[in-house]
Amino acid sequence: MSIQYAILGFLSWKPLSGYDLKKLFAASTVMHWSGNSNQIYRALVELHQQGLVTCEVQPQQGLPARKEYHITAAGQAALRQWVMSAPEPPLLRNTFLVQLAWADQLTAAELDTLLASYEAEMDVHARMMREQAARQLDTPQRTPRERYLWQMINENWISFYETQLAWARAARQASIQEEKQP
Amino acid sequence: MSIQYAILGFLSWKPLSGYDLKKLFAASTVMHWSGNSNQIYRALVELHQQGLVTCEVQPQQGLPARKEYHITAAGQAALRQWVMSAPEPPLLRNTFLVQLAWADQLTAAELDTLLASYEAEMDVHARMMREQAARQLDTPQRTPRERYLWQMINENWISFYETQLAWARAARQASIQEEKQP
DNA sequence: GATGACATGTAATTCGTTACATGATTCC
DNA sequence: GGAATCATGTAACGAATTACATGTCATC
Repeated sequence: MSIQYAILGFLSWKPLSGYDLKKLFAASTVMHWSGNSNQIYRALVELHQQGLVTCEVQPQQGLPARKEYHITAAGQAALRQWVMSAPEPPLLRNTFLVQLAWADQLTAAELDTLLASYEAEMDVHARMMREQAARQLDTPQRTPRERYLWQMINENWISFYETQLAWARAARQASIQEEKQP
Repeated sequence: MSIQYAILGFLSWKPLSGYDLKKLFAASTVMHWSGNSNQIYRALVELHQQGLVTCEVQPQQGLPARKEYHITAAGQAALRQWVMSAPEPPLLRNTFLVQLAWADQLTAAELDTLLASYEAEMDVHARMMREQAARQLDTPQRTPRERYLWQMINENWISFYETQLAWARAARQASIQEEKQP
């Protein structure tokens, strides 16, 4: 559902083709979609049917026609409506926690290795996010308000990975303490 | 895939029926599955085919036969193997952040309402998690190690919601500051 | 008489992913 | 010659959810 609104959002910046959108999704780490053509092209057809976008076909020699989608007034209204709608809770699934749930059968060393590799992974992700935020790769600069909003989004992701990282470190420490007092 | 291992994990405690597992999944907030019969019964068939569980049918008068699944030695080995395997990164999708990405068109008041309702939601979740952890509803008490592991799992969830909560508060504050200096 | 627990399962639907198919042009 | 970019799309598959189907027994 919400990928349609994400597309409308991008189109509210400027007219784009399916191919453009695909690249935008693939590039942005914060939009969690993979940028696969299946979803995007189908979503565009649906948005067109609902009258939320119009399609401008630009024939090209040799290449398939470029279909440039423009957001309509109805589309802008629908986007605004959705943006204002009550937020749904974030959905988090961490298979690693399921692994941990039955890690009692591991040795202390094995458990520490496991936690260490999670820690390392979270560290990598946290760094990546911090770098990307610093470069502001996908931060539009239209208004100061918008810049601030995208910074907040980046910070949300950073804080997520940093929290995981801190948790992993604490878990390792606690695990060592546990071991000493059986 | 990993729901099979979660099932094996529960069965490593004691033999259970599909119905039992369904209730366990539905009750535990930390296992993110909804506890729907489709997945569970299919997973049990597959585990049985793989020889990781055995099935003991207990006929009952009036009621459909209760199929009690027992973990096998192969099942225990497979579980251990999986628990030790390299953790995959947690998967987080937060539609609210997508909403925020195009919240520039909202008034300051509307934006604050939006952030406030996210804040409230995260607060509720954080409280729920903290309560559940305090009551240790789904914390098995077999060994001190296992108790500690499940505490860590609970703390992971709590820290997630608390981080989101803190982020929402900071975002609201920053939003107010932004407004004063345009 | 209705609801809910017990207990099994199937069907339909949604969402998302990877891989495939086609075909020209440009760069190394 | 091979890879990457441009540009459209389809097919196959997997994971997960809700809703449906069936039937008994106990409780309110």
